[in-house]
Amino acid sequence: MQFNTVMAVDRWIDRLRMRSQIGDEDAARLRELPYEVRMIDANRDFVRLGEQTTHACLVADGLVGRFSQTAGGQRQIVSLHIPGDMVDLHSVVLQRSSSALQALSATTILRVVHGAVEEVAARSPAVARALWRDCVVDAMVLGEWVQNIGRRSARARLAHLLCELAFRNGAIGHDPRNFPMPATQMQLSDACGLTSVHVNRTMRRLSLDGIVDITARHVHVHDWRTLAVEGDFDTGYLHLPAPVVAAITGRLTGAAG
Amino acid sequence: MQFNTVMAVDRWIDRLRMRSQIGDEDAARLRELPYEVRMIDANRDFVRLGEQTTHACLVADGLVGRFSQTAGGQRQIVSLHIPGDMVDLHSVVLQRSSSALQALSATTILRVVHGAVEEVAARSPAVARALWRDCVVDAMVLGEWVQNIGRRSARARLAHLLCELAFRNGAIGHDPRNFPMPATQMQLSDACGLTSVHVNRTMRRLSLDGIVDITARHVHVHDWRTLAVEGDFDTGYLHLPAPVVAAITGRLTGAAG
DNA sequence: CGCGAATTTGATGTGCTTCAATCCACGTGG
DNA sequence: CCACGTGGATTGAAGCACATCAAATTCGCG
Repeated sequence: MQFNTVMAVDRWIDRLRMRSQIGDEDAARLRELPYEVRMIDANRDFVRLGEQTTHACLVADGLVGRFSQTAGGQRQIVSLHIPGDMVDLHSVVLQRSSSALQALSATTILRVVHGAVEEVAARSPAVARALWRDCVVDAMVLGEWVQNIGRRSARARLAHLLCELAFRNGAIGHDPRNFPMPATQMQLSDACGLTSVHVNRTMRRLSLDGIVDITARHVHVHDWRTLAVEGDFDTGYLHLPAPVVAAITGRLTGAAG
Repeated sequence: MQFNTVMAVDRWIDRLRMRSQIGDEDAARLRELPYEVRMIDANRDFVRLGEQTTHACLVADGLVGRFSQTAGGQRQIVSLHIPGDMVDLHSVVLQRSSSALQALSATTILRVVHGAVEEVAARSPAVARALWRDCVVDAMVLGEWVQNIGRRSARARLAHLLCELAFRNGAIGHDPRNFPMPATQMQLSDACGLTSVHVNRTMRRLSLDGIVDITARHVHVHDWRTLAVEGDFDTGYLHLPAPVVAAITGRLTGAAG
């Protein structure tokens, strides 16, 4: 258990270092950031809308959704976060959140006090810049979601989302052809701006067409090339380093069709 | 002309200072940032997808859209920028853009070299933090757009967008009941994930219902309260200071229904 | 074994798209 | 000052992707 949480911190730092130059000393300081472990049941909202936050949340295990709600109570998931993601890094610099957080499966969170992060950032311009940059990458992902929801069919939306998750999971060491996806179809529909019924029918068709399926809370990519084409997917917006992209693409297109 | 561009820089700094504490000296340094004026015709794309950028763009006049395109060529405008906005502040920290920029009307842009901005940020942690924070606010707006496009009807989407623009224009000193909106219905449709035909019909109905209309390239808000309700609008995500919100709301609900 | 949650399926409705004209405002040249 | 061209707004008709409602089935778990 303790091992697991340390691993999450390392994953987070590894990903920061993929995108920004961070010296070993700075990395060590980040690794020593104090945190508080918190286990959260599936389907629990653990940060409410408009709440004043004092901690940032690093996902150690499980899946977290950031969402907001219309007056009519309809949910829209605005971003999805896998282990190694700092869900609300932005809250370090903007405490009042304009969205809420929900655990989509049983999840363990590492809560880091804003002040501690700020302190490391204040000491090192390189760290400050790295954190700023990661916030910007999160924004790029959001932009891609706007495009996905605004201009793609249900089938393409789901395909695109699964492509994104394949790469993000690949970047933290999972098999991009077979990675955890504990969200329900209802939650997927909230992420794609669809209804759960339509997600069901569409996923079913993707599965029958031999492209992807989700079984046993895992995504299984059967035909990467088709999936990427149907999802109109390009890795650029994730801003992963070229060698990482190449390695993951290799695993996705490699042995066994 | 020169007056106009200086005013744009001031508007930008004013907005930064609305959200963050910036000392007078730091503000002066920002005001002295060197730039290059560039006039762009309506409908010109002036930053292409994936381009390596060396400058950030501050809008002095006109309207700019950040967008991306599907393989099929469908556009999705991901953010809209009015005078005083630094369209791609994020590019300071992430040079390779994963979206393109388009002038939606005749526009004048102030191009500021990344290095100059970075230098000011490096000298002052307060400035660095302010810029980071503004990037985060941009991301919050993006999140609201995801929600808007994913979960609201065409009528609500347009109403919400116009509410947002009323506040953003109000914050730079325009009359929030009557502000410039030079975009075509086609461009509005690209921003809302709709077709231009449907935007037309929907705007027409909003106008007939006496809520808002767009004439002579200006938005005219006739019934703010209804507009805000229909658009399911809450100012929170814009992260404007309470007194500014109050002042704009006052002008919107004040004299003449 | 039995309960509740999630998935799956069917039938029906509709908001938005698509395609195709037509209309209108505005700028431009004769 | 009018003819003309062009981009945008407007309107109509028809179709479809997705929503809605409702029920049945399967899965996971105590």
